[in-house]
Amino acid sequence: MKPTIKDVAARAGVSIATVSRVMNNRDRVHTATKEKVHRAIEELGFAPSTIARSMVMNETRNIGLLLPFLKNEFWATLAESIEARLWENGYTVTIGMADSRSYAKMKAAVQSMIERKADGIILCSSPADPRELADFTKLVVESAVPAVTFEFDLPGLPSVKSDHIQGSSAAVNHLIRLGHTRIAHIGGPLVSIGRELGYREAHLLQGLPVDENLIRRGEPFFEFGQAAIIDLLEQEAPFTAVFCANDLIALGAVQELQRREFRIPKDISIIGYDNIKAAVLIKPNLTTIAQPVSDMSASLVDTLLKEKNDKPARRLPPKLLFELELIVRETTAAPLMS
Amino acid sequence: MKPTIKDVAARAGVSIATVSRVMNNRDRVHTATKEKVHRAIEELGFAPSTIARSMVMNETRNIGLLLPFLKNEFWATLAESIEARLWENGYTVTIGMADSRSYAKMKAAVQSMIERKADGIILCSSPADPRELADFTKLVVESAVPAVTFEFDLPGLPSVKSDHIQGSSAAVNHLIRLGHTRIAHIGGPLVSIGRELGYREAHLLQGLPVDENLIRRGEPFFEFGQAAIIDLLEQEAPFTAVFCANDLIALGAVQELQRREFRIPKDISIIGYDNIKAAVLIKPNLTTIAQPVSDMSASLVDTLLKEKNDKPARRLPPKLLFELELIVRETTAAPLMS
DNA sequence: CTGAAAGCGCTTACAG
DNA sequence: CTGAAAGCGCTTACAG
Repeated sequence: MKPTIKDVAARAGVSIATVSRVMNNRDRVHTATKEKVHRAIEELGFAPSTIARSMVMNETRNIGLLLPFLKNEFWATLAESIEARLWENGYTVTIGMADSRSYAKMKAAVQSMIERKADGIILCSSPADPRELADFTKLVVESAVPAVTFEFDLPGLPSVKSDHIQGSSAAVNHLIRLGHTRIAHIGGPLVSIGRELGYREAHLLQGLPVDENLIRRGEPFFEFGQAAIIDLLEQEAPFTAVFCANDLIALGAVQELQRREFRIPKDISIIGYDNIKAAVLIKPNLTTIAQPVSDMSASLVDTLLKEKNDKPARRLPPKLLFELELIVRETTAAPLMS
Repeated sequence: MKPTIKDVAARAGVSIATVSRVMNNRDRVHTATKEKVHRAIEELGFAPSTIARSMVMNETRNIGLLLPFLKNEFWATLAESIEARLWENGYTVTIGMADSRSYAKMKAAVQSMIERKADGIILCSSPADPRELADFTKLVVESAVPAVTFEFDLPGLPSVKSDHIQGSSAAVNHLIRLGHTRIAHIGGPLVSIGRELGYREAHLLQGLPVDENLIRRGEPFFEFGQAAIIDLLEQEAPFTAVFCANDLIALGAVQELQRREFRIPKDISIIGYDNIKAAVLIKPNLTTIAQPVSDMSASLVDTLLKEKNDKPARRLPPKLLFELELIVRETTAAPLMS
């Protein structure tokens, strides 16, 4: 049987209250007593039950982290830095995985975090369906557990987001400044519509018309990048640059273009989005947009902990928007004949 | 205040024992009573405290997962499938991150899992230093928490491992069968020494001498792949193929070779290890060795849960070895003049 | 400085 | 079928 505080008390010849005091460094305790207790703890290999403590303290020092998935560099990196920062603050993290298509799991995962009395929840995934979203909102709001959302909003909760319109706009502006006027866009699913909006904004602000024939939307994967670029190539409308909604799409487009002997960036410029590692594993290195992952994860954690402590204040929840950075590498250049 | 079982009992006009019974579907309860209770739960939005239950049941239904890191496709994928399988079995997972160089964190993370009364621990990371390893072993063994190790061993614990010697041997055999006789090896850190052993085994079994000048060891990263291949190229000893300890190294080597106008696989064949996504994002697609990630994660979970339930049996702990698969793609071919 | 006791929110014999 | 009570392993006023 694992030893409990009682065993330690018995062995040290003191009360459990005293053992508790020396463990937590609370109140004044005679040095001699302290030592007796420490010795007893040592000898028994005693580890206090966090769970018993949580019960009376009404605090678990554990945070729930809901993610769409992990086998994607962006989320893995985010999760890793969230864990690190939370750990520094004395918190542990339990993960729950569910993307927007598996609401049953998502709900169960969050419910589990609530029942396990997480001190807070970081939500990086949300249901797509409006009814599910309403149900989800009700669940987390009524639970009254401090929470922060990432990349989406829930009424009453603080959120941390990338300014995708600014980022995409910066990407397209870069192309326009290089002299491109016919810029295609291979977009992702609807959740990433902000990137298309940025693409449009840049055109609008520069007085450049948007050719709807140059826009594609699909899955955020390599294969779609290949398919979409083929599709674009096969139609009449010419273009000299492509702004892709993520790096995998961009990589797919690059590979397909190279297979067809297009020279990048000479014939066609490409910009991706996310700055995944593979962006510098291909030749030419991919120009892309980077999200400030560590700033964002730090902000998620800090916001959550503040939320937890200032709860009674109940100000309007903060909505943090992070700027994205254009990383110019080798896949962008001026168009051939401009 | 969040409602407790008492509030539900009061509202339903029954005892807390009865509420507990209907929540857990234990014993026979009058349908009418049951309904009253359900209604009260519903109206109050009551969520039982898993933590209070854990305390009395002496079971948390939570598993600790220690990982070296997450921002690496292999570990992220493994973590994701472990979470999924554990969830299916009614368990939640708490992660702890620490690689072999940060023993303080590793120890603290595992200690935290023990104190939080995890029902089991999956260890995917271990200290490199022998003294630390002894200390670590003591910690987990004395805690008596069911545990499984991945890719390393701890006395008395079951383990799940890849048969790296077999996998590496398969890779090198493939090259030998193609006709290569001068095969270089760019290895990783000492923990992955099994790959070098497999490289040697294949040579030995095929009666091919190993030229020590053709072996390099270093960090398992892209940059080392570049550096090592340059180093190999600059010395006298010729070679027509390279077996790399992981895909990142292989990608670095490929990129550097291509920059120097070597044709792959015509001039030089390359084999990687891990089968990361980027392996098919480059041209030519990388021939590599794949670990059966989902089989292994399933095995980790199943072994752990069995360990947890059969504890008293105390048979010799199982050591599971998984076979690796050679995935032949485009970076390997017969040498030019053989 | 230290101990006895209450209490955190549940589950489960034990009676009835 | 249902309730009163003990107990899980801690923390923390309250006395002394």
